[in-house]
Amino acid sequence: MKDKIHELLVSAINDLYESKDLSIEIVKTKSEEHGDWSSNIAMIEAKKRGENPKELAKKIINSFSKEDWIEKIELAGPGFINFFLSKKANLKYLKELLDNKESFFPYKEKNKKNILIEYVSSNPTGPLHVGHGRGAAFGSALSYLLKKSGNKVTEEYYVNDQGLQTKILADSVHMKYLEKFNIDTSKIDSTNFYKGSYIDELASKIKNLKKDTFIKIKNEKEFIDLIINEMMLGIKETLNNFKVNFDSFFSESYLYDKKANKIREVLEDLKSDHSFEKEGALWFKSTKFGDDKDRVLIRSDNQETYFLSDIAYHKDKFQRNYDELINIWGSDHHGYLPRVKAAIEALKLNPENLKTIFIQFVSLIKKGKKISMSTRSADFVTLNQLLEEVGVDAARFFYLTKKSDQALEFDIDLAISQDKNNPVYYIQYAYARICSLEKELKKREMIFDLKEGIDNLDLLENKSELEIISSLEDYKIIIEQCCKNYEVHPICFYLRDLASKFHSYYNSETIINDDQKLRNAKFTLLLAIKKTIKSGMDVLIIETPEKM
RNA sequence: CUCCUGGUAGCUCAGCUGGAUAGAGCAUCUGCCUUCUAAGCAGAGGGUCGCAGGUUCGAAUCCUGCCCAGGAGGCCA
Repeated sequence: MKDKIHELLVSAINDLYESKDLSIEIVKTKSEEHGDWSSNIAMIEAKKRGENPKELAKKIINSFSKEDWIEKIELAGPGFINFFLSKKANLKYLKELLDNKESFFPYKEKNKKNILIEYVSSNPTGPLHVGHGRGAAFGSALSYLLKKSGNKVTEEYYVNDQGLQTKILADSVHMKYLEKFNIDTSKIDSTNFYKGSYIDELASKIKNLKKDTFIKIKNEKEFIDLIINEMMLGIKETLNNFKVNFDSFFSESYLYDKKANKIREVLEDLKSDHSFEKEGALWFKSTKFGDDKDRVLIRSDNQETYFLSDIAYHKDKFQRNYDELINIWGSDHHGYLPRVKAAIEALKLNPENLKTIFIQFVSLIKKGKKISMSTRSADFVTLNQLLEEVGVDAARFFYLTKKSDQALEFDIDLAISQDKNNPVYYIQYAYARICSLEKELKKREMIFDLKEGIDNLDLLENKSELEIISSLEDYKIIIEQCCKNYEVHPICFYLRDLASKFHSYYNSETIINDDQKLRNAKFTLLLAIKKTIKSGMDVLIIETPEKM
């Protein structure tokens, strides 16, 4: 409908004067006094042209051609143009939705892109915790959304299986491993070691698998690979439980691979123009590209920094020919972005093609109190523990319900509750209720005729029905907005709202009645609600059970 | 000290690319189950949109300053 009004406005204005770069905003109105749709174009244009907005609006309205789908057009307030649509026009979207039998999705991107989205990428030095869960939920939902709207999306996890932290992990496990053979480890400096119980469990596992072969480590790489592999198995299992599935896992160590030689390549790229040696280290002159200070690529002890391999990783991503790269990072990395962008520019790649989304912290609330967390001391709640406690659906919904760049307080008690307080259950309940109505219909030996329903949609004319018809079309707007802004939380709010409208409708009147035409029309509306809830929940990757 | 986020109802948050009377949920109070799932519904109260200026027909939304909270500023990752 919006598109049709848009067309109408453009042609009306073009009839009046030559107009360049018209950006017309059309919004659904909040109150019915203002009609169905409204545009402020007259006020915007009047400002540009130094005219009186009301006068201009009047002229625009007068130059509209008569259309049967418009009941009336009004000038209101300081210059709004309000469109009152005929009933038929309001049913247009509904019919589209219902005609589309298979996978219904209301929005398709005009310029389809090939996108690489990288998220989670948690260091394999410990299990995933509740903070990672948020990035995982968001990344997977956003990927689904972008896929559904017509893009090609590859989901990637970058595995930091190289460098200092990895070494510390290996040492941590090795010490525990030695203890299992009653070997004295008191001389080992373990202040920086990882301390969680998973270290001990991993040591036991390795003892079982490999017996005493690693008491004296001959091949450190073999030991590290074994440990990383075990850690990643655990992480993948958790992700899998959480309905997060990656297309690819990219190893940092690949960048150091002698054949691939990605690190050397980047050093060559940067060497002549953009790097210098100081105090025995090799630096990247990132200040040349807007960063606060220059950054070290190779430390004075000859170790490559994480930053260096990250440049190589980004270069590799760019070379894989995607139209767009998306990074989903924890917000504690936001200071890291300028140097990465600097490196990208230095490599003569286009930083515009890299979009970084930051995910804020998560704190857990239980019985009204905050649970404190810190990764190093292993004083954290793992994602597995959270999933066990609240379930996958509730966890995903609560993670996604808030704008991603805003800190999240995750209320465990609310997530567990199974009543209307809990939005997940509330939405799922609406879906299940519709399914239950369909079953009841069959039980009473009545047959649902979709065609008859569609033909009789105009029988639906009470207030809650008209409201639902209108808000079903909102879904399209919400999805479009989410695709544009790379966000998903509006879907959560929308679904709760739609569910609420349905529950209200359900309570206000009996759906199953003896008037066949009306009944089919009502069930057609229910089907539309059902499809919309399903579609939205699919984006969030949350189940819609038929029975609760 | 510098930079980044945020400050909206008692609580948790939407709204922020300027639009018409600022919205949800929770919590509180009052009603509704012999009828399709009460895991539900109907109704009520609750606001100086952190403070002060500015921009304009119009500001929660944009700009400036200040206050408060959290985060970032390694040859860690």
